Amino acid sequence: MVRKKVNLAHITDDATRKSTFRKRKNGLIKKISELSTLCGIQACLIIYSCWDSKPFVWPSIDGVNQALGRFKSMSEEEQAKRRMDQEGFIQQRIEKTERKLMKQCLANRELEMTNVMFKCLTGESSVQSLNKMVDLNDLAWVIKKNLKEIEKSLGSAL
Amino acid sequence: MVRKKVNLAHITDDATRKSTFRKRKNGLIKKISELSTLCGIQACLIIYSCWDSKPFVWPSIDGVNQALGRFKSMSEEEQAKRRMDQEGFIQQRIEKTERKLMKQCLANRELEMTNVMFKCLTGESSVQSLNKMVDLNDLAWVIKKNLKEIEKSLGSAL
DNA sequence: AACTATTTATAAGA
DNA sequence: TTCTTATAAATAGTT
Repeated sequence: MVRKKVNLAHITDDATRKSTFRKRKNGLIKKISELSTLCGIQACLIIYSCWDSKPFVWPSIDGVNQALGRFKSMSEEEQAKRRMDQEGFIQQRIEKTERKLMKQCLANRELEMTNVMFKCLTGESSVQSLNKMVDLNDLAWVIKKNLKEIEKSLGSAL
Repeated sequence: MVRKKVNLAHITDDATRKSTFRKRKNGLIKKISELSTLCGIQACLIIYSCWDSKPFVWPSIDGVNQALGRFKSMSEEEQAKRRMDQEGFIQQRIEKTERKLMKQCLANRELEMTNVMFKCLTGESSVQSLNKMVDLNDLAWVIKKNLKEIEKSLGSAL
């Protein structure tokens, strides 16, 4: 049970630090997804740690695709207005880079998913580890995209 | 006062949605910085919204620099070990892209700060808007980097 | 991994 | 907007 207010400094004890990390990382992910749905905004979160072999990336592919789609579907006029106000080219440059960031979130997520998926197919990993990582929509999307390679990989099994 | 548990759906009322966004955004930023200091991990957060003219990016330049520096200062052996385990080149590719992401966070932040800073110098904006955006260390860093341009911009005033 | 006493976040009101 | 405060939610330390 919480016995004192937390001291905001690096936790030296390894076990405590790891435990705190797991709990707070989950809390953070919950918070960012809540913010996103409640307020209809876009956000991107990356967490690196020595305990996870891969950086954690939020949101899922679907989320990133929706976000990119929303921007592309803005009317020409809105986009132009947005581009021309205030900062001019600096604003433009920032937006361009931010979209690139989003795309890279997407690309990385795809890489991660494809990787785990193939490992499942070849028996190197359990389906459980895939389930932990993706929701069914994401999975369907990746499978569709990689159908050729999957068939090849299954080979004699078919 | 909180009277009911929050319904996890898009908030339709504009005023409520904006208010909720401001509050929860602050909470999220607090949480991510706490996670980072308590557990000594690296993280990156980007928030887009129709209420802010620029995407919000965490961490500050200093934070990103520290994070990148920490990776570079890893011993060659540790880096090699990290590269060779498990996924091989996919892991490597993800890490490479993630580092690129971090660098872009840094570049964007710098753009934003430089922009506001110059606006302050030319009187187009208040020092307050700069203060809201950066801490003093960040500011010192940008000023140092842009000393030549600042002197030119001040021109006759000197 | 589960529990729970507390701290912390925050929804609604002022 | 900012402040307040009642309540919901997160979580530190323990098992």
